[in-house]
Amino acid sequence: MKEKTDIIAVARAARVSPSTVSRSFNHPELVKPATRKKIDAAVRRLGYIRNRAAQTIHGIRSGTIGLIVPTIDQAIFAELIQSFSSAVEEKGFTILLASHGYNLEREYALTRKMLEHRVDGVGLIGIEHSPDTYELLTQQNVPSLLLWNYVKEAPFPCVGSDNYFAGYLIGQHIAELGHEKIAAIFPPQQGNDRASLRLRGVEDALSEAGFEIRDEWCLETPYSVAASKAAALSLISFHERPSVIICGNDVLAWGAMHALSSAGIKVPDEMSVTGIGDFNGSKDFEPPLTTVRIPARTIGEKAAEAVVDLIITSGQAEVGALLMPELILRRTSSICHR
Amino acid sequence: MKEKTDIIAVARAARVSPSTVSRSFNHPELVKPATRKKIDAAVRRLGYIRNRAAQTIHGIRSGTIGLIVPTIDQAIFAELIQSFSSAVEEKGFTILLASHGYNLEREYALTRKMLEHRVDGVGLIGIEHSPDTYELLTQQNVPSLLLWNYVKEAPFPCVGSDNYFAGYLIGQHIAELGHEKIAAIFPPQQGNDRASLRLRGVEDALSEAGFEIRDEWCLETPYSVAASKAAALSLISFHERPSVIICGNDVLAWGAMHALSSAGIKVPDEMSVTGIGDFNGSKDFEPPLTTVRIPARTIGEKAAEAVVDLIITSGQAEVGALLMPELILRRTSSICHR
DNA sequence: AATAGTTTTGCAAATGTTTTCATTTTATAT
DNA sequence: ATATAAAATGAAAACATTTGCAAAACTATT
Repeated sequence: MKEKTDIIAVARAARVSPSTVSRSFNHPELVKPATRKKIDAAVRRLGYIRNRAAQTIHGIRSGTIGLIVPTIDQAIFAELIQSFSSAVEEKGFTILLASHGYNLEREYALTRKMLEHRVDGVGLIGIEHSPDTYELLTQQNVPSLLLWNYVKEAPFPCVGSDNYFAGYLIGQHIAELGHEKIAAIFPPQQGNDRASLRLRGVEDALSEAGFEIRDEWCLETPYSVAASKAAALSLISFHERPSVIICGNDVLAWGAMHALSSAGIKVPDEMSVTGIGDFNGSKDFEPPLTTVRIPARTIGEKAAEAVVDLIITSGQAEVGALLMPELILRRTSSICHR
Repeated sequence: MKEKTDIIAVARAARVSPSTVSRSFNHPELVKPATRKKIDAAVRRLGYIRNRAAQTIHGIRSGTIGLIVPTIDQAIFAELIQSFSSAVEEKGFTILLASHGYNLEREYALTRKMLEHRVDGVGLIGIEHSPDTYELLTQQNVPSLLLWNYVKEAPFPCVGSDNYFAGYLIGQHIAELGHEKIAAIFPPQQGNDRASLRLRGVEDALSEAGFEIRDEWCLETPYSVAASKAAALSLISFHERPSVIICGNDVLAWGAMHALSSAGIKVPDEMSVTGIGDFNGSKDFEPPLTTVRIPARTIGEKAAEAVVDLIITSGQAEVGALLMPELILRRTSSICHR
């Protein structure tokens, strides 16, 4: 029968006490090399695997970090998750991942679940969260970090970009190009501070220059190429056409570009299009997309560093980073010809 | 000071014994409603959160499933991870996620780490894994599942598609269209059974019809729009040009399309392009991409069901599913005009 | 009011580790 | 060889739970 192979079995096999086995793992320098060798051999022979659960109840760190995101399968987050998880792995942690589909109630529930698993820290996307979530995290005193959007006076340290400014950069750029007939395609704002900040940034920059997005041209669509393509198609079906479509992110911009391409409208000569994000692929789109770079990889890496710092210092470290967005001029935007 | 709030503190606060508190969580029907109420109140008052680590050492399931993927930020896996994780969450599990970057040694190390965390099951991508990994999983008797690629006689149950057949469908299609000057852009084959099976499928179908990919036109590039665009650009710089570019997946196809578009080559009139995968966005590409659908969402969901079944029945359940790939004819492929 | 049966609760042992402290072993100096 | 210091090991308590079993508290029946 499969006799369970715990640290005691290993100890027996190596003819030492369990304490020595434990020590051999955790403080190898305290055990005689010869003994260590015996133990290693026994471990190998029995196929023993340490039990982190048992360690964790001693107040030892679980080695896991909870990462809770709106969705996983959007280019935008996938890149972030990748870099965060790789960086965190290098420091010996593994991520517990969950997604809530922009539902902040679910986010709270997931946070609780993570805490049940005794994650050493948690990462949340953006700054908009249910008060319960904030309270829970504060009260349980878990190292917590807000990723993606940087806001100075947020309840927890942030590692992210300035999404308002990202939008502002685009608005400014479009205003400078002299566009007056401005359309926008943005994802739903609700439960999504990034999107709403971006839109506000665009609007503010525009209005400072005396322009504005025309109301009936400000469309809200789900995050998908298909939805955005449809939206853009409807936009160009109006008798009066916009001269630029400002998109809330690159994926939506791709959709708009495909719509224009299928309608035979030349970008940027007949119409300009802009994105936000500078996702993988935007640079190599045809024509290459004018957008604002939000450095997802860097955010993931810095965030990983930050949580780990927070964990190691049990919340004492001063962490947080603002990664500035940067206007990337490529070839989908040009001076308004009309 | 922060007096720790464990089950004993709750018991004290509710004036019952710890056993009763525990029971109230795990077998609520065994405790008197009034008592349960007292306990719930105490729990709320103290902000108590259950400790799964402590439960886990009693042989109780950890409620986690390890998912180890090559990379997270490729459209292809992001979709799978999303659907898998959502489905698994619904059944009360959370995923521990890690990526190895197509390095099977790292995959082994990650698998070990997952086992240290006492995951209830593990999911691996594809069937190509280090023998050590297979041995470890078998020996530790952990419910394991291979995702993405279905192979009949694999060491563990598979939920996935037939990647060979996916390639075969494309090969057949291209042969039927009468193309003779055939190029291919594929990701590196090593450590990636999906890619190599696809390529073999293409080649076999082609050779059955008397065609073949011309050797110097068979390019290997990293998985990215940029790389594929560059590859396609080099392809059309030859004095003799292919009449079709068969791409190992949709992302590579997008890159190729952008290359052709930038060179002013009309698809499909002057050159055909095909992908594999039918990722989000391929349908709405301009022109819409001919490809083979590999149903990532379905795979994720079925796989979730399968692991959970496996877990509940401690490996006894007969699971596994073959989701057939399907040729999706859109507008990037046409009869060879030359 | 006593009995039998049922429901609810608590005690104590068990789970797989780590860690403190004491003890044994080994090395070093005389 | 002896005394002393240093290094290595083991015994036992601790960690936060669950659970089998027995005791206690109720209910229903006579």
